[in-house]
Amino acid sequence: MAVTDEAIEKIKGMIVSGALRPGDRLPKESELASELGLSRNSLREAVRALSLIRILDVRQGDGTYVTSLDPQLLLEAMSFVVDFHRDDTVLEFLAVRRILEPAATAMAASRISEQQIDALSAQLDKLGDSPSVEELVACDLDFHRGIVQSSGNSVLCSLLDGLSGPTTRARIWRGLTQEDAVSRTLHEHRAILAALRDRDGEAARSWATVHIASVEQWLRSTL
Amino acid sequence: MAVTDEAIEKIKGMIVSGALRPGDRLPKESELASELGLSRNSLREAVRALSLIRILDVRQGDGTYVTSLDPQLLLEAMSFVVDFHRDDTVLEFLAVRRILEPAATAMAASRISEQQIDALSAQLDKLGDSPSVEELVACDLDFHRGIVQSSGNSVLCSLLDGLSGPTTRARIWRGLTQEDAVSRTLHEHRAILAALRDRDGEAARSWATVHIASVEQWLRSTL
DNA sequence: TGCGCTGAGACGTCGGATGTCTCAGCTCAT
DNA sequence: ATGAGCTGAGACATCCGACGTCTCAGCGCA
Repeated sequence: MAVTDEAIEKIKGMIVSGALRPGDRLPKESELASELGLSRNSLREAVRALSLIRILDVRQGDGTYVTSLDPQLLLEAMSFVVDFHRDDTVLEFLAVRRILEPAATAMAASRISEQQIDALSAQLDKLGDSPSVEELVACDLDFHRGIVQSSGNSVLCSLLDGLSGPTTRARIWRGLTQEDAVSRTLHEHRAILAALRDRDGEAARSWATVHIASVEQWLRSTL
Repeated sequence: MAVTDEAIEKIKGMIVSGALRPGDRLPKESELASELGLSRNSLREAVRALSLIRILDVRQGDGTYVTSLDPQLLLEAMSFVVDFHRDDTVLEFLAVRRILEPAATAMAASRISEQQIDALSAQLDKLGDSPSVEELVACDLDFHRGIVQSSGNSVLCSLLDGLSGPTTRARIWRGLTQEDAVSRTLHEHRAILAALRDRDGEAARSWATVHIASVEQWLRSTL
């Protein structure tokens, strides 16, 4: 195994074993390099790799730190990975979302606060009659994220956030310019909110399923 | 933005745009470095980072290639990330698995072949009366993976594989030494197989839910 | 007391040298 | 003619040392 890979494993080991805790600062590059028995260049490759997946946080002029290791932060790296997938696997990602999102929405029904529902509702109202694609994407993302956050499961939340990555979603919306599709989507969003307001988990689950399925159906007919 | 980060983005862009396709070979390090306008050392950091998440495959003495970009391969990187999570988030991961696995099992009910069911059944029989922890973990992993693969959704499969990463699962089994827990788990496995053999998706879903929930319950009482 | 400067410390980037590995193509004995 | 084995070119692996840039704490001045 290459020295860089060894270094990655060793640093991982230090974190998993608890020798390094979230927020801790690593020894400076030159010291850590000699501790692990490799050159600074090779160590930097290891640190850079761990930094890409949000395990380490490198601050120039300051030092290198272990991140908070929050699920939210770590799974954020997943959206980077999702971006690489080609169109032919988008449907599979959507199928997974179709499983997770209704469940998350149902969970949110018993936990979401009135204020949050009001806020989400207000945001929908704010969207004009002919919003731009960028506005639609941002609104859609916020809407679903807002609800899923109320599921109380941060892993679930991050996972869905990654699955519905900006690229994928933008790609979907880009072709979704038909007027009726937009209005239907907004209508479904309102229906989900209404179910949440009624604390009706099953209705919320069903509307979420319908919502995702309609996108899925449209996408399947287009591809 | 650092030159290395720029390089990561540029390479990502080349792949996402289709300029580089799966299996393609990248220009040699020195050439690519000058193309992107940075030193070979810095480029190597970018390549190493993309290699960690299985976007690139570096072969010493040969060259650097774009991987197949299969969902299976890319989400494999997730298990690396999952390993970093501490015990307090294991329950959240399990909750997500509780959503996905029953759905995947139900999907498998209509697609799994008789041979696969027989193979899984034989594997359960092969497990003796007092298997070691290693055997239990391996068997449990194989069992669930075998079923989920039959769901026909490779993203779902990889996701579950990552969620039930070796570390997490081993950690759970390690404390699960009570005799009755082991026998109950095996009983549940057989029940799932029976439901699959009957092509009864709803029964399979329910047994899978019960199965995960029992682990969840045990874990909750222990933590 | 507070602003701004300044220097030490740490990461960022670079170029070059050398080691190691892979693969293709050649040599040569069969 | 064919196959094993050798060999050299090419490409990644690793290291060293130097210099640039950034951050932060501490000092000095208004």
